[in-house]
Amino acid sequence: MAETNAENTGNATTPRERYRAQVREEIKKHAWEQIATAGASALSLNAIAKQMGLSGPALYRYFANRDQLITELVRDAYRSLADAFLASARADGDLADLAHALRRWALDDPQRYLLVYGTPVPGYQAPEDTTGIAGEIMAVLLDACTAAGATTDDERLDERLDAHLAEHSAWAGDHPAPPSALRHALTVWTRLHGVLSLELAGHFTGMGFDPALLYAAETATLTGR
Amino acid sequence: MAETNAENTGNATTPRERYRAQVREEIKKHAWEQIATAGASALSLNAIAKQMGLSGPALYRYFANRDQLITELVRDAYRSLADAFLASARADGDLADLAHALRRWALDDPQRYLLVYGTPVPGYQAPEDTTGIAGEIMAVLLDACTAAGATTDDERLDERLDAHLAEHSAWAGDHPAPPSALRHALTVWTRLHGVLSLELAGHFTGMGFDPALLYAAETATLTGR
DNA sequence: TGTACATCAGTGAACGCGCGTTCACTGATGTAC
DNA sequence: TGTACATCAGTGAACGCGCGTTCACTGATGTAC
Repeated sequence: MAETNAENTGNATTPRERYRAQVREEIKKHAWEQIATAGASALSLNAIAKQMGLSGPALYRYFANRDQLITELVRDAYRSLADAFLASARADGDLADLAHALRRWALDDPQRYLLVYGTPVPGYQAPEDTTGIAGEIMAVLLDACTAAGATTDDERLDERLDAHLAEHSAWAGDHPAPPSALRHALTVWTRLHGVLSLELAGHFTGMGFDPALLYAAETATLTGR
Repeated sequence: MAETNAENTGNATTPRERYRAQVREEIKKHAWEQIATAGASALSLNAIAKQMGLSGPALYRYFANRDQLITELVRDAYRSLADAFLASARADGDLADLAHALRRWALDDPQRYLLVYGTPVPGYQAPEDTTGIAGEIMAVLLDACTAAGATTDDERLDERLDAHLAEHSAWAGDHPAPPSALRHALTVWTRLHGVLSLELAGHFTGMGFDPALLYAAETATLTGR
């Protein structure tokens, strides 16, 4: 839809535009490496520039400031997850496939997952830019939950929550999902996040068991296998 | 058990010791306020000193360095949660009571919860000091799960995970819990954390529904009401 | 094909800031005779 | 009860660092006639 950003990263035609897009990508690549090493709050424009053999101010040709770079990273992360979900859906994947796609995506780059779903970066305010993409992700999840239908154990539970969600479903957009699917989607999200976030944050290290089995067990509960 | 720290915060006898303990507490109080405002990674000794009307170096009379202060905050946080759990257990609370105690403790000071269970503070390495307290927390949870017995729906599920946990239960210490209780405890932990962490990180804001109901629903599933 | 001009990537110096941490010190508080 | 000494809380200056960001500039690249 609308290009919120001033830059045209895609559709580069002239050599200069192609070059710009290329450098922008390289900056982001180094930014991700830095985030992977020390977390998002440690992201530093000067450090990126040094890594690229540039002077600090050079980056201001490509990003207005640090916040805008982070914003773009967040957007890219959301986009990447949405694409993974859409790919799974397009391949006729069910809810269990989505769960596996999520785990693969998370383990593929833990800091990317944490940037989106972890503790917010201090001093950085996320834009609403991402709500659209978050909506795409939710839509795929809601589709899968609707398709899964009443197959799960928990289905009988909590008419109270279902009633509440029936009246507070703005977040689902105009998706034609029954309240039970809304609840199901939220449950999938929070349960899988529960395992993933603790695993990625390292809270299972030293406990000795395999988080993958715990994740699989949760997936099984949520999908009826 | 052993006093790892060089300081005796409790059992202060002489006026000087009492004064020291008092100032240490005040430093921690301001540290928590700062963490509540900007997150743990923004914690600054100089800023705390300024807030207290002291010069920066003065704090080095009370804490060897920034890391040691954070370590003590983490330990206090663990201690506080363990106490809340033990209090619930001593009052004959069941698993559902534990769940509510956890939520109360988390909402009481979100950053305290996130300091313990959230994304690790960049550049800070947690000591093993806390594993003992974490063990206390686990023990209470395992007690409750053992007492809850085979009342939950999920009980029949995943003999595979149970078998795995039966062989990887080092984290449970010498607690005499059956494998199903081990799995139950982990499930309680990850599911409640899933809802809480997303709520505290603000990922539900703007979605319109009440996280408390979602939390209650998860609690209900886990405890059989 | 060649020249004149505009565009724009990147530099280096600079600003102001805050950080953790050290050091030599002052001055008050407590202790010993 | 009074004096001599040791302890220790807190200060101010300083070190070195890295940060985001601005500004005036150089030099290369692209464009127009």
